[in-house]
Amino acid sequence: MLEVFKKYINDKASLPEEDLNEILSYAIIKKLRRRQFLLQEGDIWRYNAFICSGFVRTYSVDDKGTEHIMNFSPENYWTGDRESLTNETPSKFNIEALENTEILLFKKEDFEMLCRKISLFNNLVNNILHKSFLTSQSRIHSNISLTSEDKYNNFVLKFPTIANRVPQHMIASYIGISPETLSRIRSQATKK
Amino acid sequence: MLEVFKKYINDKASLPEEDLNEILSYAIIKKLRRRQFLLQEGDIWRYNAFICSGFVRTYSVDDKGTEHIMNFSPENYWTGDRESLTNETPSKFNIEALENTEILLFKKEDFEMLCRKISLFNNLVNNILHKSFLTSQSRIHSNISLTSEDKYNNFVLKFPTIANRVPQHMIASYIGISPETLSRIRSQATKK
DNA sequence: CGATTCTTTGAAAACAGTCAATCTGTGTGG
DNA sequence: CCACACAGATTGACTGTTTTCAAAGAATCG
Repeated sequence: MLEVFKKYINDKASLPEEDLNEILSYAIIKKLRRRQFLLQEGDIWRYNAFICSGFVRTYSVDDKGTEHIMNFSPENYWTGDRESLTNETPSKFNIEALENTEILLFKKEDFEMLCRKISLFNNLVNNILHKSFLTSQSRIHSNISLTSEDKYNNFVLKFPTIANRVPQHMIASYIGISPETLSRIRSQATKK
Repeated sequence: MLEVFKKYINDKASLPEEDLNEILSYAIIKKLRRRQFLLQEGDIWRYNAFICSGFVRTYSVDDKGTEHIMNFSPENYWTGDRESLTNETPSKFNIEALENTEILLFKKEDFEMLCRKISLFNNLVNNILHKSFLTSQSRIHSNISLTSEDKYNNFVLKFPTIANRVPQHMIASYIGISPETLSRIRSQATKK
């Protein structure tokens, strides 16, 4: 399980073994079974979380009870609520395991200390942030400029493995349309 | 004009005067009149750009000729196309001055060198990235979860100064609805 | 197998987009 | 200073898309 994280880091940067081990010494191992929660609405999120295996979703629930999926995080991705972490405010989101999931948690203070101490790690972390930002921008662009059908096609194109791993109504929620609409879009599309 | 930048940096970090001056020594001053472009679709974006005064918008144009506004950047904000800058690929976006605008440009290489050399500056830059990320996330959340009316109200609430500075049809474009729909939403709302 | 979750389908209503015309306000040049 | 041009906003009529609610059909899991 720690091996997954080691491999991930080694693929991204050439960190000295001892730095890697120091980082790992702060990792808290957390295992979730399907449908368990890593974070629940109203709680303050205090970690950086790396998914070693499994699959997690981040979503909010509005006052009508409708869920809105902000993110899917499979193995080798990070998850959490940056806003709650930064401002130490109650989270608006829930993070739920969609499969049995193994996670490494790093406490905020430990993580910041490691960033300050190990500058290669700091760079790596900022690179991830940079990539996440590009991903959000691209999602915003598709939100404001595409038709529902194109939003769906674009999602499948960009995240084929996720598209195969989650129920269709969750894709609908992620792209911001109702499950019925997505079902109809798909049945229309196959008629061609 | 350089004063604006100095003030901005001093508000965010306590950089030694000499570091600040070194940074400034790489700044390229650019002035745009209203309707002039900082970047045009198809060109590769090679800078980091700080707006000292004025106001700029980033938008794409789809195949129907409809514009989609990705961003508004007033004074004391950064602008550019991170994707084009990072990957050195032609930009999908246009950046146009909505008012006469004064900008400081930093070449990619210079900027990266300054980040490497001046670690406080690096931290500052990463903080800005972090904030931009939070802003995007919040925009995505409103894109996928709000009604058109609430998207508009939310925009005005979050960016009151921008809402007062741009024509209404640009707000419509930013939130992803047609100008006519926004007009109708507003007239409905005042009837209460 | 039975229970639950997921997907599909139908019909009606709400919502949003399109196109074209008109109205409003602003600023520029004669 | 006025008239005109221009950009922006509004409105109407129409069309198309999406949501909603309800019910039924498939698929999956324990």
